[in-house]
Amino acid sequence: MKSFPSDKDTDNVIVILKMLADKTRLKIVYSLMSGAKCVSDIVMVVGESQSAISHQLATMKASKLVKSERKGNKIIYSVADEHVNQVVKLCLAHAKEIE
Amino acid sequence: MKSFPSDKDTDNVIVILKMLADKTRLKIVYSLMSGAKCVSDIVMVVGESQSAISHQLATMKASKLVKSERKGNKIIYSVADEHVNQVVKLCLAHAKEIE
DNA sequence: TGACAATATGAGTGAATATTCATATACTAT
DNA sequence: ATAGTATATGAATATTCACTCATATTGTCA
Repeated sequence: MKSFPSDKDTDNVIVILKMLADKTRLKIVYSLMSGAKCVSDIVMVVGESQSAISHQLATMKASKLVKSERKGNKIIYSVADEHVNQVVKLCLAHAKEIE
Repeated sequence: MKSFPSDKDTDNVIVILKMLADKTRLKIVYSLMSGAKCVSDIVMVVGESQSAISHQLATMKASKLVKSERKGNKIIYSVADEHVNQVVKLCLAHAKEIE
């Protein structure tokens, strides 16, 4: 890296990393990597309270990690950017390397 | 993602993400991406106190993000795993995408 | 319209953690 | 040995933030 990224880019990098660096949010991303899901399904898979999941989805949406779409009674969430999946996969590779 | 990663892998993923999700530590990684550096050089480039940098280097080393090697009077730090660089680069790509 | 289901949200609390300040340790050179 | 330079570290403080609890909102269906 010859020159430092701009402050703005650095701040955005930190946003995505902070979002992924939490067990609840990371599990939410896990659950969405196999396809879009409504909130109650995410709640079931992740195993946290509805309120906790909803709060986290709100912050993740504000940070553009996920996007949502209403479908009748339910709100369907999905990963907003393929980079998010790639970051998670890379980190998993790292995780296995440091055994 | 068909099945969730193990708790152990998940915890390790969170470790690396947490380490990178901080401005001081991210700048330390930036500074090391162009090559190994001693602490005082990192201090200069990053622009935080010697104590703050040293504390962070200690946690980063404990988390295996960086490694160190004594060279006479100085301690030379370097990135411990190419995955770390790749994660940073991917996140930068994401950062530019969400503009 | 009323009851129910799905989701969101505000306030409050407790836990995690980044920095500072002061000081300790380790090495070099005279 | 002593002075000076480089790095590490313990304690204390301040801030961030994830969760809970209670409640609000929005939509469905009878």
